[in-house]
Amino acid sequence: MPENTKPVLRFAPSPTGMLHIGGARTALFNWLYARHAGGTFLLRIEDTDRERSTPEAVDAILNGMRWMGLNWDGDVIYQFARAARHREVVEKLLAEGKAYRCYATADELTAMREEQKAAGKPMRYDGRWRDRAPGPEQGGKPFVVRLKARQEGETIVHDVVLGHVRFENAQLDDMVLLRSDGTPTYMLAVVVDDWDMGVTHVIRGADHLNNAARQLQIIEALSLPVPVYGHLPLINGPDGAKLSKRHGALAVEAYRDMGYLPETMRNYLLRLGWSHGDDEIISTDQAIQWFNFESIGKSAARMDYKKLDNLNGHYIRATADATLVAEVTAFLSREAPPRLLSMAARQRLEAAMPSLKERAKTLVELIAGAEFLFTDGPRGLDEAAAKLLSPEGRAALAAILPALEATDWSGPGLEAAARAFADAKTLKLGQVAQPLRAALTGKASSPPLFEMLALLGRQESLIRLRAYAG
RNA sequence: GCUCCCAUCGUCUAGCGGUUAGGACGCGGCCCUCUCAAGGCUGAAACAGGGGUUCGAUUCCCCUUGGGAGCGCCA
Repeated sequence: MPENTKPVLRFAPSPTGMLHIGGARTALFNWLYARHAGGTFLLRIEDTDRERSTPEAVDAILNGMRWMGLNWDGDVIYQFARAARHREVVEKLLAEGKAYRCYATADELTAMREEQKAAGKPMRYDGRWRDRAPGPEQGGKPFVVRLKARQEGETIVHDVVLGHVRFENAQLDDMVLLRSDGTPTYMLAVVVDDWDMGVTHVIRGADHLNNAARQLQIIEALSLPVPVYGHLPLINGPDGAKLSKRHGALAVEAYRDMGYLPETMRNYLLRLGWSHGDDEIISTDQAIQWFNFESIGKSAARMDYKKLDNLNGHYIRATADATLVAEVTAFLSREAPPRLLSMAARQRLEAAMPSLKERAKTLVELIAGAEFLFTDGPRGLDEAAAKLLSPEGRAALAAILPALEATDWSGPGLEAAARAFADAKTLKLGQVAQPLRAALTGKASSPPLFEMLALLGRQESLIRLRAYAG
């Protein structure tokens, strides 16, 4: 690869499920480096497994990428569409004697592996057709094409995150290039496509590290240039075990639905395995500027939802009020029965947003805290609010009402009246404020009470307060 | 079983031979306060174990242990 060409990176998921958190981070790192270096970021869908690939999964991946804000360059490349090209390469290898036909059946190979396992031997293809020409009995029988891999020496993966990783070629067996139905395998397709696409950097999950050695063997057989490899440590669940459905929230859409912001996810996923000194809050622009391979950590990281919450709270507070109103509106419209906010509700929401966003770690929490603004009329009480509106609480509520009614119903006016009332009765402000809050919002905590009273207005507030006064 | 990777507070991490081992989340305390937050101050909390190398190891090497990945006509 010439030094002066712009790097070409790619994200190459297989469309067999949602875009999960690990894939999202792989995509992010590729995207970040491409943008950092002024290179190209391509998206290739690895759909050579016709059994498991689905159009729904393709949509889910594309949507997940868009939500994450990871824009790719050019058209999406579908690997299966390139099968003819892959076959062509295999023909070439066959003609050059670098690959061979293997007539071993699936059952035969299973039996071979079981024997190897029972004998405590490494499980690999034993090369039974490597140097054997098909006889007349093989005529018309199905076969796969395997790479005639070099068996002596070693293959070294020069990895930008893990360093030089050596594999004894004797440990690697002859992998299948072309299946018996004539379709290419992943191992072959990746190498050919990366070459055809001009990919210079292969950054992917560490689960592919072993594959890198095998792909290098194919690259060697084809005399292709070797891309820069980088294998990212995997992300584990909070318990340190492999991230699985059991941990929930695998798909990026699940994070969206839990009320996390895309910028939160970018920042969080970036810091999971990459660092820049003591910096924690890193904007996407900053990340593009700073991103490098050298600062990628080598060890697997765990998901920490507490930290994710904290970061999301930061980004929510940093988001403009009007933008948050739009986010909330969009979020509500995605709910099971979609919810629409009235114009009045939206206005209230925006007016209260400076206080609301200070109190929410997710959009879900933000919405929960804003419910009392969405509809008019007396509130249903949650457990804590009901406790506050005990008979004594209700009596206190009734007692203070006249003092409030006598005000101009402004925030400061209401607060002054409440303080004067509390002083006169030698009560703490909290003792009168809490029952008011409970009746006004249905909850024991809310944005500042007097601001909310003013925001809801005299008429609406009094309807709510009177419902519990007495 | 075989191959490969990894190892600093509970978690994410800084450190790239000499530091009072730093930051962040979380946790405890204090302040602020109408609630809940946010914010400020503050406290507890880590170099897995054993050998080397070195004047000196968290840092370099080896072993052990512990995690993880891979070993398909899946990707």
